[in-house]
Amino acid sequence: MLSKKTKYGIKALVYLAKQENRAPVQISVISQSENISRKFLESILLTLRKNGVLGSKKGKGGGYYLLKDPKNIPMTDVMRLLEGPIAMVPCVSLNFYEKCDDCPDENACAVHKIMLKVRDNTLEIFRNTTLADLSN
Amino acid sequence: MLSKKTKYGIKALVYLAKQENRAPVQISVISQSENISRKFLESILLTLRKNGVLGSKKGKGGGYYLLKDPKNIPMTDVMRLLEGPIAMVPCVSLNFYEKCDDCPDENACAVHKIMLKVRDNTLEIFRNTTLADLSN
DNA sequence: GCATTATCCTATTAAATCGATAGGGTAATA
DNA sequence: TATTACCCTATCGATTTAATAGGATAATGC
Repeated sequence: MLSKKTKYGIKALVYLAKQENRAPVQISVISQSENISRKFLESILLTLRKNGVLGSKKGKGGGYYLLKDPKNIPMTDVMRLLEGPIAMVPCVSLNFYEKCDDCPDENACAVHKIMLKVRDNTLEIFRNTTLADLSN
Repeated sequence: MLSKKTKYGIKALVYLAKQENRAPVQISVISQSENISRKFLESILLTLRKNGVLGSKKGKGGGYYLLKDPKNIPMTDVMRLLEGPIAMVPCVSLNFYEKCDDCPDENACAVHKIMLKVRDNTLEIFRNTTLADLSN
């Protein structure tokens, strides 16, 4: 299940991508427009800023803005930042790999086999979908 | 993230599918072989039995066994029984649909758009993968 | 300069879910 | 008729999630 954190993050990013200019947008503007808890959204945007997706400006006329062209922001980046692993099981995760306690042999594991397929497929979609694609 | 419930359930089903005959297998045998908590596995197999995937036999020589040919058990069935919705967001779920509180218009929602793609793709994989495929 | 604005940061919390455990009841078999 | 093994309910600790609170800090415009 997708967390609200990720869901809200994507919505906020799309909102920013739809802005004509790159002028900063206040948290409260996005939060009201997208029906997101202001404080919760605040922490999400902070994460995105700390990881180089967003820039911010303090004081009057401040807010958040995209640092890159939406075309250059693949969903893989967003998902990994906010949601964490894309794979459904740690043992098939590229960026968050973990061995299973129970499995003696990963290659013989049926769960591993099917979830690897799912991950490959999902990954492909997220890789080929950019923020620009979602903003149309 | 895939729950251990589903993970264990798949492993148990594969174990049963690998049996040459359809003789009942005791919970404890599967639990030991697959490194699964006996009691936890018990509740999982019970769910699978109540939903027509497994049959059971009480008393000496009893245990669980598959009711259908592994070829006729698609992973969609297993996933929906144990994990619940296949979609990452309720608003794109076929069997567990729910409207989002925040979204005024589903068709205009970016999250909806991308997650629909992911669901279609994942669903296709689960549909085309049977228990028999995982048991080889 | 100074008041205003809006981000920045830490801590807390209520609720839900997950994984596991406990303990006995019931039915079938040999 | 004793044994075996599934059946059923209840509980519990740990973790995660979503949200909230309260103030510190920095930048802007007048």
